[in-house]
Amino acid sequence: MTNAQIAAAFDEIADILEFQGANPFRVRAYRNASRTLGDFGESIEALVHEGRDLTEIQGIGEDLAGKIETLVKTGSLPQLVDLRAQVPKTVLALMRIPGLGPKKAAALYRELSIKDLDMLKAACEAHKVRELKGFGEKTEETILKGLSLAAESQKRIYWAAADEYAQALLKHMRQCKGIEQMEVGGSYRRGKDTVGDLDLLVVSSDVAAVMDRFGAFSGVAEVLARGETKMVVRLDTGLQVDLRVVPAESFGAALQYFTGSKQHNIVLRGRAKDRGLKVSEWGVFRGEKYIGGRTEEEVYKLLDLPWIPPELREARQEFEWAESGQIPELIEVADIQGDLHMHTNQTDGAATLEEMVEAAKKRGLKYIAITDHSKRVTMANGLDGARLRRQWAEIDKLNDRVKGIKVLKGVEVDILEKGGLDLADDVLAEADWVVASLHYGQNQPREKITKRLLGALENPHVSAIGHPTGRLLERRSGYDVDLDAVFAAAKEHKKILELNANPARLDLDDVACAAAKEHGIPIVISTDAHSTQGLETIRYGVLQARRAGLTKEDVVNTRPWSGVMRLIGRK
DNA sequence: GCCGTTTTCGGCCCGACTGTTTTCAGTCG
Repeated sequence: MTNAQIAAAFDEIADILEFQGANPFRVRAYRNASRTLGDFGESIEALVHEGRDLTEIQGIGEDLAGKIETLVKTGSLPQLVDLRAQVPKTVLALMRIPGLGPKKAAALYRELSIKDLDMLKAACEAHKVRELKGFGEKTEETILKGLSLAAESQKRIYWAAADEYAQALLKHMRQCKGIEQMEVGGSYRRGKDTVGDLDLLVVSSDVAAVMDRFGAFSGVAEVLARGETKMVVRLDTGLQVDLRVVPAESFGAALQYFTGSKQHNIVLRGRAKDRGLKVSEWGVFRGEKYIGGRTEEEVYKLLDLPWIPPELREARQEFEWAESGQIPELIEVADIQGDLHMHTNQTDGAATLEEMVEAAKKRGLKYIAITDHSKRVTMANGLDGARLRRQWAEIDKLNDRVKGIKVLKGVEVDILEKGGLDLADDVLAEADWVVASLHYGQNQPREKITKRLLGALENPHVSAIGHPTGRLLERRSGYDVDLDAVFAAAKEHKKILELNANPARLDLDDVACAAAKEHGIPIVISTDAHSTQGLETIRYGVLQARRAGLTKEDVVNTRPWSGVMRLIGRK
């Protein structure tokens, strides 16, 4: 049983309990546990088998520890089976409609026997919903609208796409007079791989002007709310954008608050309470008295903490680090010296070898590896040994005439379905850098996938594993692989794991990267560029690395190539 | 359900906005 499966079970329990109107703190305990386990760096199943004390995990007490054990050992949980019998799964979907929480959803189920979204739609159209106590005409409309938008509004967008929106929004708002300070917060500011909505924070004395300007942003389809300090719009693409206008003395507190994460804020506010203080988006208060909040630094300082970089604010280890003065000095884009994964038009890339080299040089890179696909990747016109050697001869010639950048002879060799690699060892032995990646047979069972990856890690010519989990954000979760085994093998054979910077991949993700670091495994951040513009994506990878708490030292391509060579045992 | 230099019970972050009310519950972030 994977951590994700255990997390999902607890989340489902939380959903049902919430629907049933259980103690909200009990619900939260399940949600917290779900989150903690989902983010956990080690295999919970393994911990159980080792007989470790699970209550040492923050947020796991006697009860939940017992439930985890039951889940791992029997594959199911009697409590969850019972709960499922009480509330049909389709009923829980009601709570996913914006505006419908547990109370209203329960009322619909109880009073009108509404069991799924189709019945909800019919009831709204028959105007049965507005007759319920606490419901009205507007609620009915909101539900109908929510039903038609449900799929769209739940979709999260890549961070890279959110960045485009954010930059366009800031540019639009800068035309508005009287704005003193402005920042986009939320999961965007935390650099999360996908973003659900945008939060814009503004300091201005003319709230009405700011809100009018905000409403005029291109693509605004609907104003969902407009109050004295807060306004919410939905763009025609379904993206929701929140605006808050606050006074200057609250800017730091509001930015802190709107950056989140929610979990981070709960911890922070609990900390304030311990000190007899109160933190809200308006500032830090002792009783009624404002004592600070102009900057984020001020907010953290009043709680005896150094400023914490937004990327770390997930209520994972950041408070521990902050208290002991151990916040890592996070890697920056400027630290990157080389890019060790990219393609040319010899396979499925768009640019020639020369064009890629020129673009990389322009970016200030000191070295790059050309890593086209091997022959198994027929769709991409993958290279066999002979074609690859011809490309390498080209690279030799290129290195003779191009100065200021070193071009390495590399390959992205396919890890075959039956195990083993797609190129002979004598070919691989001539490469400077070998990325081994798994592209086919992604639906194989866990044991088989893991075995294939371990086989690649054992090959002496392999330098790194490319996009180690195969996930595609919002599309597929990645193949079923025993990452602990992969980490152990990478450590044993002194291999590197990739953080693929493609905004749709970001693989390894932040949590896995942090776990790899714990295991002492070096990470390479690579663009996997298929065009010259693809080289720009490095910043998405660096952002994800920052979320993992990685420093310059943890990432191999911050070193000169000679340093990388030593690491992979080449002369 | 978790947690503890105000410990084994009684807390658990805080506020804005809307709609349905006529002072507030529910939802959201």
